[in-house]
Amino acid sequence: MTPGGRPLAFEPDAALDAAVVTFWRHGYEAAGMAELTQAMNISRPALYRAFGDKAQLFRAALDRYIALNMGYVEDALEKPTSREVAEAFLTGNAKAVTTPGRPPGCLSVQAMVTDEADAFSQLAENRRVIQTRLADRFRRGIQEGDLPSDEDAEELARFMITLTTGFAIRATDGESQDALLALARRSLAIFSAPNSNSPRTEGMTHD
Amino acid sequence: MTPGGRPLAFEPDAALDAAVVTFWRHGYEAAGMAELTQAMNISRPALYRAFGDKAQLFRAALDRYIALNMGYVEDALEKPTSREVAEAFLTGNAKAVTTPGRPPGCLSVQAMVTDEADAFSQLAENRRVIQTRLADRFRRGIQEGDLPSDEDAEELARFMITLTTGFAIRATDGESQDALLALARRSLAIFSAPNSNSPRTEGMTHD
DNA sequence: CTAGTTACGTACCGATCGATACGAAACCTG
DNA sequence: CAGGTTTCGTATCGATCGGTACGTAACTAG
Repeated sequence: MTPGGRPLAFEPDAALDAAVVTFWRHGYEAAGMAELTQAMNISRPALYRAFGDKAQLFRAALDRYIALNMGYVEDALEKPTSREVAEAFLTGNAKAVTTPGRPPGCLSVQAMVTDEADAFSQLAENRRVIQTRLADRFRRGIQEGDLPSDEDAEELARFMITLTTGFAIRATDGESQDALLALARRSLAIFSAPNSNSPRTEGMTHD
Repeated sequence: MTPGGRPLAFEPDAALDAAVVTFWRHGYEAAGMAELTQAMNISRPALYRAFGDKAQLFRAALDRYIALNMGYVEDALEKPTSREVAEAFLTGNAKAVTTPGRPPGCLSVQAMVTDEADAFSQLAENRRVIQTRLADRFRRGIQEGDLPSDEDAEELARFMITLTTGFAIRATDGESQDALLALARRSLAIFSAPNSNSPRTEGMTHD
C-alpha cells in the first residue's frame, strides 16, 4: 500500500515561505500566480497540485506567517501586568513590521485591502481573535488591580489593534524601527491618564 | 475659431465623484476600468478622452477626494492650541472614515497597498504634506508654550498620522464611529504624560 | 446647405489573469 | 521487466486587464 509514486521535487515549506513573502509584499490580489510561481521556484501546475487554488495557498501562507512572525503576541500576553502586555505587544509589533530582511509591514494588513471575501474574512478573523485575547487579558488586569476598575478592556484592546495596524502601514511607507518603537513607548501614556469612563473631573476634554 | 463641436454628454465632476467612490472602495488596482465606467455611467473611450489613462484618473480622483473629504485637516490646523489641533484632527478623521453614505475608511489608505509606483508616491506625498504641517503646527505650539519645551514635534505628528491610518483600516473592518471617536479622545492622553525625551520615562505608573 | 470640430460608443487590440489538459518522467510493488 | 501511482512541466484554456481604432452623431461657423 501507498506505492509512493514520483517524489516531490521541491520543499513545500520553503516554497510556502516564498509565497508568504510574496503575499506580504503585494497583498492578495496584486500577488499574481506568475510572480508566486517564480518566487516559489516551481511550475504553475506544481503549485496547484501542492496547495490547491490561490485562496487555499493564501490560507496556508497566512497560517505560516502567523506561526513564524506573530509570536510576539503570545509572548506579550504572558507578561505579568497589563501595561507590560501592552508594551510587549506594541514593541513586538513595531519590530516585526520593520525586521531587516523581511518585507516591511504586516501581511494581515497588506492583504486587508481586497475584494476577495475569503481572504478578507480570514484576516478579519485573525484580527478579532487577537483583539479578544487582549481584551480578556486586560479584563484580568482589572480584576487583579493593575488597571483601574472603571477601565474599558475592550476599548483598550481596540486601541492596541488600531496602533499596530497603523504601525504596519507606516512601516510600508518607510518609517524606521526606531520611530515606531518611540511611538509604541509613548502610546503607553494611555495607562497614565484617566480613561473615557472616568467622570470629567479634570477639565481636559470638552466635547 | 473654437467652433465648439459636439457637447459632452455627462457631467465631468459627477463622473469623477463616482470614480472617487470606486477607488475609495477598492483601492487603485482592484478598481477595474469596467467597474469605473459603469459607476461613472460613461463609455470606456469617453473616460479616456475626459481623464486620460487610469493613473491620471486616479490623480484627479485623489485631488477631488482631498478637496471634498479632508477639510477636517485644515480645520484642525487652525485650532488655537496643539491639543485642540490634535483633538480636531483625530475626531475629524474618525468621523470622515465612518461617514454614513460613503465608503468606510480612507481612499489614501485603501490605495496605499499597490504596486503602482505612481499612485503610491502620490499618496505618500499627500501623507507627508499633512504630517509636515502637523509637525510645523506642533513646533509652533512648543514656541508658544502649549507644549513642553522638550516635546518632539515630529514624533507627535508621526503619532497622529499613525493613529488616523489605523482608524482608516479599522473603519474598513467595520468599526463604529463611536468606537473610533472614543479612541481619538483617549489618544490625547499623550499630551498628559512625559514624552520620550524626558529623563526617566519608565516606571512612572501611578499604582 | 457644407466644412470643420469634437464627443459618441461598438468592437476590438495585445497582455495578463487564475486555472488545467495531457503526455512524459520518476518512484514503488511484485 | 510490467503495472500502478504520483509528480513533472509544456502548452493552452476562457476571462479579464488597461487601452484604442474607427465610423457615426451632434454641435458651430460661414
